[in-house]
Amino acid sequence: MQRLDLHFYQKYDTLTLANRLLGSELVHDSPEGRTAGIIVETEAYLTDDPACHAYRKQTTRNAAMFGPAGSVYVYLIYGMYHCVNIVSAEEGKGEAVLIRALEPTEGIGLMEKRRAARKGHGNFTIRELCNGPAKLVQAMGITLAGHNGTSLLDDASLFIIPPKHTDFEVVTTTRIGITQGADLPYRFYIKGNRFVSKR
DNA sequence: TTCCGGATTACCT
DNA sequence: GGTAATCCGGAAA
Repeated sequence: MQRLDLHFYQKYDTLTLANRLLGSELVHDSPEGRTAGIIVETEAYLTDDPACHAYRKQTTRNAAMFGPAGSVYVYLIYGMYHCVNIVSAEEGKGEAVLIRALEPTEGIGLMEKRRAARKGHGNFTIRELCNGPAKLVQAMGITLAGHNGTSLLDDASLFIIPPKHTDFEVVTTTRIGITQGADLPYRFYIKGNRFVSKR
């Protein structure tokens, strides 16, 4: 099973990459087992975009965004959740694609276990496992300490494989949960997919 | 040094 | 539909 390589991540500008990642599959091989899901919703964050964490300058927190394409950027949000991004564009530019939702394909039981461990109850529908950026980070077992600044390439345990199907339509809208740059059409999702976080 | 608000989620009404 | 939970970076002073 081939994974997306450096050439792929370097080939497209950030907005195009955010589109190209739709339909591909995010896979994590952890000691507990494999979890995987099809990427159904993304958002692009550009270097000249005030909503982007790299908009001002490089800091310890956002340093991974300035790494080479195909790197992973994980950050803490609202003091309690984490989100995951795929770094894009040239090294040093500070652009990335936020993964906002997955359609679970492998390791559903493990996903349920991880999500329940972080929250009070234990009953999740499959739809609730990965239909939000912080939810999928929990379900996939992605962590700040373990994955921020790492690569999706070579033999990394976290990686992406190409789409098996591309027979879907993409909806383009404004991004969720931001105030600055709120009018920019930088959010993309698979039309009609029930695992998307919001309509 | 202090203060504010955020690329969110879950739970309550 | 409204809001608490909960930490940190950046702006203000």
